[in-house]
Amino acid sequence: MRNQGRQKVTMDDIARDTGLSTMTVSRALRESESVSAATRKKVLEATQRLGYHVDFIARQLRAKHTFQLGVVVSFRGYVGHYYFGQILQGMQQVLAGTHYHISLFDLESEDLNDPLKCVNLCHQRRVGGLVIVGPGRKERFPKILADLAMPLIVVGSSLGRQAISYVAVDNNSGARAITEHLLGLGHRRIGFIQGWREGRDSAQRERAFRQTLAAHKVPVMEQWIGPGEYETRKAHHLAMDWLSRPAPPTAIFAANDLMAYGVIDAARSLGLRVPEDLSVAGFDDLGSSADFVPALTTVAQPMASLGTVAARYLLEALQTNGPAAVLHQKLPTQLRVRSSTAPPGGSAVAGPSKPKRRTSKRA
Amino acid sequence: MRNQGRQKVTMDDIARDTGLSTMTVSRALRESESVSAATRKKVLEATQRLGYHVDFIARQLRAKHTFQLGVVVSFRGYVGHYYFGQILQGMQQVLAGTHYHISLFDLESEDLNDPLKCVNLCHQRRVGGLVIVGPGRKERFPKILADLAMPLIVVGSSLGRQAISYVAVDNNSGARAITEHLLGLGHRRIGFIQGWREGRDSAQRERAFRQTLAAHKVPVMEQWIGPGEYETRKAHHLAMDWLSRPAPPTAIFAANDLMAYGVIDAARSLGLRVPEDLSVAGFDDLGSSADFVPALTTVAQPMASLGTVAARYLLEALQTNGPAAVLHQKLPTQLRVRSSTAPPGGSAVAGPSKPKRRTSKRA
DNA sequence: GCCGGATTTGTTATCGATAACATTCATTCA
DNA sequence: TGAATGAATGTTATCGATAACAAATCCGGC
Repeated sequence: MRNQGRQKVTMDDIARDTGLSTMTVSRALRESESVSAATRKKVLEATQRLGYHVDFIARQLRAKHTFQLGVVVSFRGYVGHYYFGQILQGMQQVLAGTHYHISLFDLESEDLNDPLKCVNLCHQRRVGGLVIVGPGRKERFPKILADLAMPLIVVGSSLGRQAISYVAVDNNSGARAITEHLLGLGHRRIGFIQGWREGRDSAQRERAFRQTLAAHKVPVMEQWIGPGEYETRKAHHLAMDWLSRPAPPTAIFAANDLMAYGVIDAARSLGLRVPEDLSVAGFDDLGSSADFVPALTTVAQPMASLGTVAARYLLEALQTNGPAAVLHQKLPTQLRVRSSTAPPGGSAVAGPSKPKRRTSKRA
Repeated sequence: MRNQGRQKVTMDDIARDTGLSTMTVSRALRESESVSAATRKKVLEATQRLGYHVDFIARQLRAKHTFQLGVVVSFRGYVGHYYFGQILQGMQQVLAGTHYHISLFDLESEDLNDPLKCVNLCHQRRVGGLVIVGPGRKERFPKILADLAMPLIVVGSSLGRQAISYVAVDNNSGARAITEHLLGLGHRRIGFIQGWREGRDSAQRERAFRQTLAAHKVPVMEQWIGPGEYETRKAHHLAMDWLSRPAPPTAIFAANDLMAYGVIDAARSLGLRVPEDLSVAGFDDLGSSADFVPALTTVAQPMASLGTVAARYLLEALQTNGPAAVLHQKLPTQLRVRSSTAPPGGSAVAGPSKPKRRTSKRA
């Protein structure tokens, strides 16, 4: 029978009911403590009967161990982003079965200019560890984080040689894979559309693109490298320009999928066929990219894995007593070859695009 | 100067430093309490200097007021879903500026078959209020929630006439709008692809579809109503069947966008043009739908608004002392007419599809 | 039958803050 | 002038659990 909801049942009630001391009850309710089997059974029975549940707040105050992990969102609006959800889900998967929970801290909710405040908040709430997602452009964090007394990991952004752990996506290998794929198909006239100037990701992809071309002795066409800001429309505009001039590129690599959509649309509206007349590749593998027509060749970022790695790291660090080892990890990407790329020169290879295994729960 | 991180600074330290009592310090730090201006100033100064921050855990234990809202995710994997992120973001917007934070509870992490456990967890952590997202198919929740001693609101699913608050999307008006749009274009042979059988959403959309046809004296073609389970591939398969028979429908309304993508792809692979030969409409307005080629006519669900309404409701309920008023709210959808729909009979009206204002932060 | 170590249980202090009640002191009005 | 009023501050108990230490019990072996 459940507690009828009015009056709170405490350990003292269980103690009184069973004739034991509060301490013994406390011990019986924790796995690791030693009480006789009979006592534990008696306590658990009373617990059920009276509808008792441990009060985490009280427990935490005394035990100094909270079962919360703080997730700090440092991008404005990133909470609603597809990627963030994936990261969160990855974390949840690891946390399932443990007693840990996620507490969200959005820099947008706090003073946006003062990440220090946010970190303090985590302290106040005594989260056991911290995941910082995408610490943004300005490198204000490291100094603050450096002497924080809790395990911490940065997700999605490598902080260089700092003594701070991070797990990020390997932009380098992903962009190289795409570029090599295009080169392998026979393309030599390849354009690149950049993302945000301020972020590192786009720059890393561009560098890998350039290096791969160089490694294959293919000249980099500077006139076909331009800014798209990760926006469909800007990429569309840029592609319209490139493709309407004489001797246009035969392939375009966009720094994200949304921009690739824009390029494809531009090609279509100029009467070009994709992939026969123009190959287009993206970066991200958005949920919709497999279902796009034509299905987009792109690079999948292991977003959920970022979450699982981060969560595992924190759990492990929390179990260790001493300071946790610093983790610097870059996760590999996966090339997804679909039907938006083909050899140049109209000799299409890909058949009619087929929907892939993309599915979604809930409408 | 910040606390160097080793030893925790408590109120007693501030009291000792200022020569006041701990209680006075406590009062000085809370806006609503009465202390002299001089005292407050002195306390705040010491607070800064010593690097003190209120310990929320301790405060909560005594004050019995936690600044946390629990968000319960009742769908497996819904944490990573686009919609969930939108809801979360909507909540965050409201919570910005308040002291409230979000704590995530994933039914997947707990015993999936026992939502009771999850609710208990919220109790244990003493969240101030609860948002339950998508309580799933089985109506196990209401009984448990009925005599919960905290404000609570269900998001995304109407619980009928229960005394439990909810905010949901008005599937009815959305589906009617789409149907009327298609009818208005002149379509009379319209198919409908269903989503999950178990959920209410798809059934509501289907009912509105049927009722709208009836209201316009257009016969419902039962052979063009079939199951798609919200999956691109299944819808693709179904559409292939319908479209390859003689006298196929001239328009198809899919219960979500992903299925609409599948239908469009099926049409293409049969050599049909969209929208000239077949009009296709979806439901959801996924981020990618505006950028899809052709841009998808669909219905936008105000997901973020679900979050803001829910958060506002809880905040208000927490300020009221008595029991909160029950809120039953259905939010209107918005019809987004794009280029995947046109009058039947090959007389295309839509021009070349243009990329829309869709943009995305971060790649 | 008695001793020493292991096991189980009990007692007291404490985590860090706030509620409830008590006290001080200045101000005001009959 | 003295009592009443009220603002500012102090004292003590407490929220609900656990750590640290203390006491009681059990057990086999000589």
